[in-house]
Amino acid sequence: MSGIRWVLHVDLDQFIAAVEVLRRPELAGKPIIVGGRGDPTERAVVSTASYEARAFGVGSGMPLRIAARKVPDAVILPVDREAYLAASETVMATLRSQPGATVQVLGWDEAFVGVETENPEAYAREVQAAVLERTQLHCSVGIGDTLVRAKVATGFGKPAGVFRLTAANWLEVMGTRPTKDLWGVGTKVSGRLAKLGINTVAELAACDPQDLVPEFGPRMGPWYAELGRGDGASVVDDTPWVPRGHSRETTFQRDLTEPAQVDDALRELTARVLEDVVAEGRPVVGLTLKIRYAPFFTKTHARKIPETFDRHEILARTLDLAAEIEAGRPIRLLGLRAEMAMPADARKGHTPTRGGW
DNA sequence: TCTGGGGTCCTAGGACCC
DNA sequence: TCTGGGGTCCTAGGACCC
Repeated sequence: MSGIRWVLHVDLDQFIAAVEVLRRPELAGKPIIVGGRGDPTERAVVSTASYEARAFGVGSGMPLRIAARKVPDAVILPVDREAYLAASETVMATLRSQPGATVQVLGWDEAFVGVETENPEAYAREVQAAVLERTQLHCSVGIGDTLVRAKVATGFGKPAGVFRLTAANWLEVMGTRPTKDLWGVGTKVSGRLAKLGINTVAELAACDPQDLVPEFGPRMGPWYAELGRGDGASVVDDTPWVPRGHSRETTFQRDLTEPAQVDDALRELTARVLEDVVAEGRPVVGLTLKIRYAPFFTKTHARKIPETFDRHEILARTLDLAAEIEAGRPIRLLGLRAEMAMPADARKGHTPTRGGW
């Protein structure tokens, strides 16, 4: 009894807001905005807004101050990572307990599930029921014959629905839509495609992959053409993910102007990054210092370093990088990323699509 | 309106080597 | 006068995702 192999993409509905409602049921149905420390007078942005808040035009990434102005009655809550992580782990455990499921986690609130079944819709409904029973959270499920089609399908299933997208209906559903609706095409790339006369998914699907190489390079060019067709990987891979690195960054409520302030901030930053690195147990092989000068100009300085766990060594290297900071310019943000040594057998990303793997 | 914090991967260009 | 060619490594920057 095998059936056909399907890719399901499971995505929790307004995940963070939903988790907040679970512990405060009286918030159900209210416009909820989660961001920063929950104080709209601070420099921070929206992490998630409930559907009720989204109706006012609030979305993630928007400055919290602006969001609060748009929705005067909003309940504004601080980000509580631990709570979301705990809820996420229960969701993922539920997915893994489904019969025949191979689970590839993409982020806190989404995962691919690979399964062989005769009836993917029925399986999807069972997944939704199981997640709801175990966590009281609703999710939407996209069904596809590739990862890309499953991922895109989910958007048509929201909220709490199921939608199937395969080679058979891909162009019918997606063909007339703008290329920006594709997973991995943003404002910049859709603009560059438009310069080549490619505006819709159907036009991208019809183009010769080699024609995109001069503009996007040898890997990204052919990848975008494949994306237009919805093609690509169809195997869900549950090999444990090995993080490439860890980073921390801080936006200062008031810009830093004194060298002593910068020095203190760098020491603090290094200590926080090292917490994660030590927990990971692999040596640091590279450092990237990110500096946002006021008002909004970002520079990065990267350096490979000899493998080390040594705190003093890493701090010294960080301070070396910081020597490249432009003196006398107010600093709004400092970030530090530590790249770690990779085991030889670590999983590679399946597609050039970035982030969340 | 004024832009978080955590990630991944690609590309261009220079350095360096044979 | 007209300045190889290929390969690898490194850094900076860009783009995108959740």
